[in-house]
Amino acid sequence: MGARSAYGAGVHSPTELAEAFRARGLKLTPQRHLLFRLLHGNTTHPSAEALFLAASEQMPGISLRTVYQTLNDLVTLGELQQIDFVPGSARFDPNLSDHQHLVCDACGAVRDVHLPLGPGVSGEAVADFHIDSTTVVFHGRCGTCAAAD
Amino acid sequence: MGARSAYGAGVHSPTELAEAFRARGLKLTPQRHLLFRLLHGNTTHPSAEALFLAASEQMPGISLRTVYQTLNDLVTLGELQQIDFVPGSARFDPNLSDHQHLVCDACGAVRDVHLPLGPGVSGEAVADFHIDSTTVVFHGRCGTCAAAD
DNA sequence: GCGGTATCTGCATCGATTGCAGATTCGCAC
DNA sequence: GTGCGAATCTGCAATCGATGCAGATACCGC
Repeated sequence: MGARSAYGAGVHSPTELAEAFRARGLKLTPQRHLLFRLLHGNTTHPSAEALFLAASEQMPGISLRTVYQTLNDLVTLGELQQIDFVPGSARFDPNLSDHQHLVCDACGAVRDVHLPLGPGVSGEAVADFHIDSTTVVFHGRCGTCAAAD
Repeated sequence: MGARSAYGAGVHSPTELAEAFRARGLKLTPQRHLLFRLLHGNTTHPSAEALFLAASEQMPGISLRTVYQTLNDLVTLGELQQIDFVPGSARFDPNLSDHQHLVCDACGAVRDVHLPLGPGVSGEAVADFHIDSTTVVFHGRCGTCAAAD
């Protein structure tokens, strides 16, 4: 394992992501470095589009296609979690530790929560099905949207 | 409440759905009746496209647009649950009772499970967020796909 | 410094879903 | 049973997120 960032276990630094890429024979480009930096410590669960906008500020001309490509690569390497349970577009979470999400149905914001969730469901609980992972999502309203009612 | 179907509480019969539509001043058309019947007792969690294909067999010429429209109406009336956590297209679940889902990541099949899920998370567990509902999804492989490995 | 290959970019394409407009039909009144 | 008005249906265009493709470009080991 490489050096740990100030964000705790489960969040890899740009340097660690770069190492992961190099280890797989993938090249390191300025576009990829920029995206690594934009993701590091990012708890907003951005969409590809949002990252593209942020990236464009620092690197005008970067292609949306490149953002999608890099995000997909990171997901494939297991260095990024893809979130598919929010309607609209896919969201991305650089926090790899085991945690759950709060989703505001009003504004679409996603927030992390770490909750101790019982013992989970053992394999025998459901016949003829092999469970790999369990996803828990809390739907509701964030403080801002609840106040706006 | 109208008569209960043989599918248990939480699954409304075509007649009950028709009543719900009439109660809101919505009209009853052959297209809608057909979709009510196709949904009743349907545990396959079909997509709009799948329902459209099934409907087309009994009513050639029915429009995909009408299927989308009717499904949206049912969701709005609270007579149908829309499932957004399977990548690809939206799925629909006529079972309104409290339950969870198994999702096969290989073939996309969705199955119902009824599990007693602890006491749930109380409101205070997360600051500055009002939780309306909790969704639990189990990802893995169904028997068929697990055997195909 | 060179060369081979992975990447980047721009654009076309695709799948799911919705908007729109004209033709049709449901459902209430007479 | 007829008629009427509003809701609905259909077909098609448009939108949106995401991916396929091809030529130009840039990384990186030698």
